[in-house]
Amino acid sequence: MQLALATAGLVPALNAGPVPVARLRPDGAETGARRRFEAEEEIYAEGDRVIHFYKVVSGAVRTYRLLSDGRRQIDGFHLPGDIFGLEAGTERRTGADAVIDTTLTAYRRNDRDALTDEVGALAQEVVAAMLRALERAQDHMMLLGRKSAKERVASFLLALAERAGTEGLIALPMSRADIADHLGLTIESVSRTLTQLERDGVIALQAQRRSVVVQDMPALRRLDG
Amino acid sequence: MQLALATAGLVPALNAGPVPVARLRPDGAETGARRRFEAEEEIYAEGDRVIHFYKVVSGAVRTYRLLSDGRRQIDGFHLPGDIFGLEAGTERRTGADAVIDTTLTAYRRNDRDALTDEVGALAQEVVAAMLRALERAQDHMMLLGRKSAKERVASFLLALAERAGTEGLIALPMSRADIADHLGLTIESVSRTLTQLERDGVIALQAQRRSVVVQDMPALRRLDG
DNA sequence: CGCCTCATTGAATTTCGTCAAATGTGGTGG
DNA sequence: CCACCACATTTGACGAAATTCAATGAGGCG
Repeated sequence: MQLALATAGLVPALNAGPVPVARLRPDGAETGARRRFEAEEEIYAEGDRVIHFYKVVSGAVRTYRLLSDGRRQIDGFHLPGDIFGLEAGTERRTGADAVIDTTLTAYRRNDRDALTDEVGALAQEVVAAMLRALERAQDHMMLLGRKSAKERVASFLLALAERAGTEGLIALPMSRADIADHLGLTIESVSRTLTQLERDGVIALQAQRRSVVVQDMPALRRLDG
Repeated sequence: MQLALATAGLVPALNAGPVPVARLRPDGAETGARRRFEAEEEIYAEGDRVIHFYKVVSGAVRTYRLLSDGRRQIDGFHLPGDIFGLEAGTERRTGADAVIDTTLTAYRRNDRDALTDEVGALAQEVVAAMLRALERAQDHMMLLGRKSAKERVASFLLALAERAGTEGLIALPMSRADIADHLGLTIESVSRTLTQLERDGVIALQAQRRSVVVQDMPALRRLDG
């Protein structure tokens, strides 16, 4: 919590969203730009040495931390276009898994180090990604610290809807357990809350309850805060 | 939640801790390098235009977000040496107040913009500060999402102890309400938990209950997780 | 000295978690 | 193609933790 990471090259868990990261050149040589992961496959684990950071091409990734007794907190889901895996130190503080079959582009951590010495737009992009990650973290702290179960689920669905950009149909690639560990709830509470939102006519659950149609967007927004 | 802040110059709420930010040159001209704030005085408000970012010289600062009904989440307390006030967009997403009488050094937001174009060590420092802020945010999300009241208070005290560096005596410059809004609890729960820790012989409360002596550090660490 | 704020303490309530069971779904193999 | 199995999700009953409501106590300031 207070290591002298100083001016070390670095990079934390973050996501870029609509930030233009297209100019990031994949490192083709040593890393193999593209890497595929199957559903539930580990991308890296807490404690691993930091070598790469990643951009999601397709699929979905969760980054998380664990307590010694197994409690898990998923700090974020990373969808296509998002950057994650930036880390301050040389060692992973979070783990990352593919939620479903996923394709990533890997960048060498050193590309990041070189950044600050260049006039590159790359630096701008990565910095922007970091700042966006921090904004999301702030939003999520508000959610975890001050919102009710219903508000948490509503916020989550709204955030997914915005990110996916899909008007109407929201895909839920992750399990109820993943959602619960993201929202600071139990799977039962997530399930109950979704059921209740459905009964209230705010949403409709479809396709084995793995996707959601928002039927009353204003109501959903009102539930959020 | 998804504005195209793109490559805009930017800066989020963060703290630097032990990161060497000494080289930051205070902007003496327009901003007046040093600024003093009284206890409870507002430094900036949500929605304000972003002009400066700050380093704490003395005192303590809280940065927070509000929900429309008044619920508040304090995302961090900033102590001497910490940098805060970096923001992604041009508008404040968080508010900031002095908790007690406080002295800050103000830097122009533009200094940050210039950063990425230079080979400056300044860039390194600010990037390091951002990454540290993200690490703290991750720790705090774990706390808010998965820890009990007792664990939250224990974590909080431990974090304060580490940051202050004062072995033994921990000053609590902030009110119970501030602590509660940081830990996602009510003031009553904070108070009850402190009292219980005291009864258990883990800590001793002193000086109008505004400072704490850790009497059983191992026990406190065990409570944390 | 008395007011005002902050902190503590107590009792009742609520929300969410825990434990348990039923339902549903997909996959596997006969 | 169908039966069975493993697992995820839902639902229900109950319990625990934290909040809410309310009152008391302790200092600081005028």
